Amino acid sequence: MSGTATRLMDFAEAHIRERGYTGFSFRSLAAEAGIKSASVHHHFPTKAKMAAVVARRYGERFLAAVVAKPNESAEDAISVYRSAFRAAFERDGRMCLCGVLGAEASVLAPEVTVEVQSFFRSCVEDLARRIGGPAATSEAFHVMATLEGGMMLARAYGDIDAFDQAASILTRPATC
Amino acid sequence: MSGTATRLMDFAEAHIRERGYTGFSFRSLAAEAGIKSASVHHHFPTKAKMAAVVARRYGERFLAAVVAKPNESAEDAISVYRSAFRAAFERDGRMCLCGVLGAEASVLAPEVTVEVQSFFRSCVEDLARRIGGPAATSEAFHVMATLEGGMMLARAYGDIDAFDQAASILTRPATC
DNA sequence: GATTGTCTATCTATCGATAGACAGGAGAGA
DNA sequence: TCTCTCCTGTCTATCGATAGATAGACAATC
Repeated sequence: MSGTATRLMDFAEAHIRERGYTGFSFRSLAAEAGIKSASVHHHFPTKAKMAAVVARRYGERFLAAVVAKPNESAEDAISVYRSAFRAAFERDGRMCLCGVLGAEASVLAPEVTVEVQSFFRSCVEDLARRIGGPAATSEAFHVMATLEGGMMLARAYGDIDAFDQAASILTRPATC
Repeated sequence: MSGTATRLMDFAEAHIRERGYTGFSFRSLAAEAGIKSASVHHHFPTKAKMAAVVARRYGERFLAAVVAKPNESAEDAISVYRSAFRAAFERDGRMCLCGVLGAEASVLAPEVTVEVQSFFRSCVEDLARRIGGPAATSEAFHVMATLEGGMMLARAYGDIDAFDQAASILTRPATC
């Protein structure tokens, strides 16, 4: 993976998180990297393939960061994920890449959809394992939905407080 | 509001929920309505103004349907919203219009953003009033985030079961 | 006669993608 | 060491398609 390709992926990730799959273009990407759009095709043959590669890298990076933070309780597990998403959102005001792509699911090429589903599956699986108990999977889905939805609300409001309000309830135990 | 304008709004609502704001176009809209794209401009001067009008109508319609269903408990309140979103999703496999637009917030014209924010504000306000208690607003944010995120997950998975798993936890009381 | 709604025609801008040329460096063989 | 060849990365130029938007003509209706 050349330096240019890596930089293009960085820009693509930011663009997709900012404007969605349909709203990101090879031309704006190329302009940001200081090359021509035709040159982007040298590194990534099609827009769909590039989005798939970017989504995969995003997932691997996110999961690696999360796995590096073990938890001691089910509540800790939720905090690990909440903190990870919150930090990414706070850093640049952009929501989860796969959340954006998920909302656009029907316009995605199959190769992109595969990566998005894989990301969510990995998150739910890891979360469920950390949470444990009979309803672990449902709780994992619940946590992921709340965090993704919370980021979406924060984007719509233009205020991270919406995320915090939505996610704060997740700290409260579901059972006594 | 002429019949053609109403039909155009119906198509626009479906298109945005299916492909997002960037992915919907006057041309495809016109083709579906059997007119030319130039004629769409007669009813709605710009794409942004049309999206704003569609978002407003969507919000009014949703709120009216929800308000028509009173609740007897906080848990009922959540069920009212969950059922409303679930029914819309199940009907045509499309997620909430404002959820889609919210994820694309940074590409929206201010007039569209206003309507999207207004929708969420109205929902949170109504939900908080129904739920009651000291943490009503946070709980309302939580419910909205979970439902919107749940629809997004269901879209990504192509399976409404993701929504049901995420939202089922909402039925469990937060306190004992 | 004015309004409403649609049309044709067209503009400028952008999109993803391709073809083909060119430069520069790496490595192989003499 | 010199030369030839291949590969990488970029370029220019262009294609066909699509986008939002506008001007102006026309018919129907009020």
